[in-house]
Amino acid sequence: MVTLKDIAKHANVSACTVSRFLNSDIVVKKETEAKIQLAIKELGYVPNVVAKALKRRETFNIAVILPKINNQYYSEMTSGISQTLGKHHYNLFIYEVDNLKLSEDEILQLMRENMIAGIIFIGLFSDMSFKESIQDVVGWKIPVVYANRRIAYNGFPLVYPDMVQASKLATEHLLAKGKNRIAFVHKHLPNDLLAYFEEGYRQASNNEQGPIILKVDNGMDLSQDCIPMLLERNIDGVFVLNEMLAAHLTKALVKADVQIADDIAVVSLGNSIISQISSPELTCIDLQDRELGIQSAEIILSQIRKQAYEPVTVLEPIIVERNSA
Amino acid sequence: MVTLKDIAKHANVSACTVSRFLNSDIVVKKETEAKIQLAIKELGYVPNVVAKALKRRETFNIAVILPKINNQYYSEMTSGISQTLGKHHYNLFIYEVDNLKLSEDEILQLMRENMIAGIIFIGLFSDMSFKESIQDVVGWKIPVVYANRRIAYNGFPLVYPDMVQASKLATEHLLAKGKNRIAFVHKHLPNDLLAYFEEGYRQASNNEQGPIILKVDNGMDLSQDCIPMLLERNIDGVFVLNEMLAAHLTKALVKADVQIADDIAVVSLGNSIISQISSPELTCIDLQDRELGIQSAEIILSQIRKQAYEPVTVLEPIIVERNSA
DNA sequence: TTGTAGGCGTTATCAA
DNA sequence: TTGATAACGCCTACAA
Repeated sequence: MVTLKDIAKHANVSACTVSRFLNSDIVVKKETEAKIQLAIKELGYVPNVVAKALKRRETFNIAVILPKINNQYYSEMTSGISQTLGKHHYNLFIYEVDNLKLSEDEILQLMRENMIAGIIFIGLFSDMSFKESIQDVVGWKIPVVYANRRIAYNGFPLVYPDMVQASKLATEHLLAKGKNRIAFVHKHLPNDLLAYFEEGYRQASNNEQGPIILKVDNGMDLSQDCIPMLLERNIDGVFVLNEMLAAHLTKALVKADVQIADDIAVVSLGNSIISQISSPELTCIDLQDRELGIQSAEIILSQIRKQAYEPVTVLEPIIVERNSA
Repeated sequence: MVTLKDIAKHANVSACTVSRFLNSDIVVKKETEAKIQLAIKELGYVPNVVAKALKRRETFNIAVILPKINNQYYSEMTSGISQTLGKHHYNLFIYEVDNLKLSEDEILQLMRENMIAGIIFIGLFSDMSFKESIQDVVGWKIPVVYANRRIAYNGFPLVYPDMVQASKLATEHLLAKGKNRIAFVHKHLPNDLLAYFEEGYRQASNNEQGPIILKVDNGMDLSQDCIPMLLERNIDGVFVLNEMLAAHLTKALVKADVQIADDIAVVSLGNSIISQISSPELTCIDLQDRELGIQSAEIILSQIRKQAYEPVTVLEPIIVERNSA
């Protein structure tokens, strides 16, 4: 293996000079510069980032920790992160928690062992703080960003979409289409999150009473259990708080001879391939997954560089009108 | 930062002994073991993997290099890789070529700089060999696996699904459903790949004449240009060589009042969310994406450990019967 | 079973 | 503008 010292010898300079040239820290004489460049080419030198990291006590590695990567939204966010990190020559580690099944402590230890420069958590750890205690007590001030988690600010920067606005957009759209009996359909959504959606509805409708909430339980059959409920209640517009569920519900409605958009309008939450494939294609609220990743990465980089950053970044969703509403 | 030396001092042993204990290389006396464990806990010691890597001249980092991660198939494969690597305590780097836009040389250099233990290429580099020359000349014998690339074996292990078998399964299924006028529909498929599909058709049909091939060009409208062709030719079964295209084609057929399965049966290639969401749900050939990732990772690990491995691994696709055929 | 000493490849601190 | 020297934290002969 060709090392920096070999280059130094071959170019008749000190290792120190070569290092300075490589890091373009301080000015180096043109003449020596040429000698060094020649040596590097002739010997086929490749710098050793590991040795550098040991000495400098920092890596260029960022870890993304998420439940699983084979998921529309997470992989879109991750791609956004990758894009930004790539631009700044940082590397991207992926840790799938569902596969690894490591505890929070073990993950943090892993990050330390590998001298990770920053951690982006995507949609994880519902408890209030990620080992704030450990970070404080042990003095491991490793930069962290929470992406796509709506929790109260607790010292770690947060990046997430504005769910109130998402709900408001959906409701406004349905109202504009003349739909007045609106239901929100969801599946295992925590109450606090649901509250945001209800708030958005109120803001859009000026109706103190919230929307009709329909929770789809696990064993429930959409055609048998859910559609009749919608029909009985004369629902003419639904906002489905999960894209997959929206696709299934739409399918069941079509099967029940309900005219989508005309009889019942459907707006879905999330703009992935799912909404495009459904028939009819789903009008939906785009939560800006990629942008979320990009911003998360930028905040991590700001932290690493000790620059200022927003503690809480709220992304504005946009509505994408297609054929279902 | 607490180092191994600190542990040694605190436990009244030498650094060497601590190192041995940590790597559980050689037996250590129970008594000293206890002392060391205590010291580690008391001081909150975290090993430094970077220093270890420098000394041992090897990391536990595997790189996956792919066009983009926000893609059904690639993210599924990657998740399989992640699963296997996680089990063996290897870390996973992701490099998105579409974002990075690095040349082959630059990627290889990046891998060397970071002392990557192995590289898995997913669906990349159509040319015959990944810098075989460089690997040979410079002596960088870094383990490599090509996943999901059907190229001739050139010294680097290959893992890919059996496309002939995939085509055979699809054709057999269509024939069993009484479909005799079968078309293969594709979009920008290279000729060599197409040849595999034709071969599968022949094997299933005992018909020397291949299937009717319909290529969908970029500007083509399915309803206007494609469906009439199918109808004119009295096609009663199609095998669509791209899942997204299958979804769109199915949608267009439904719109044209063609009875899917009865009038024209549709089999799609690939079993992602797309086939499930389509209506009707698509009968499809599952190419075993996750398994492909798992096997690729295992082969990389075998190479690293200097164990034997299959140079070419061909995965058997399976048919998933749903409602479109 | 344990300890000593040297080095992995790089950079930081001085001094020249 | 450059060089000598000493680390960074760990592992590995070799010796005890």
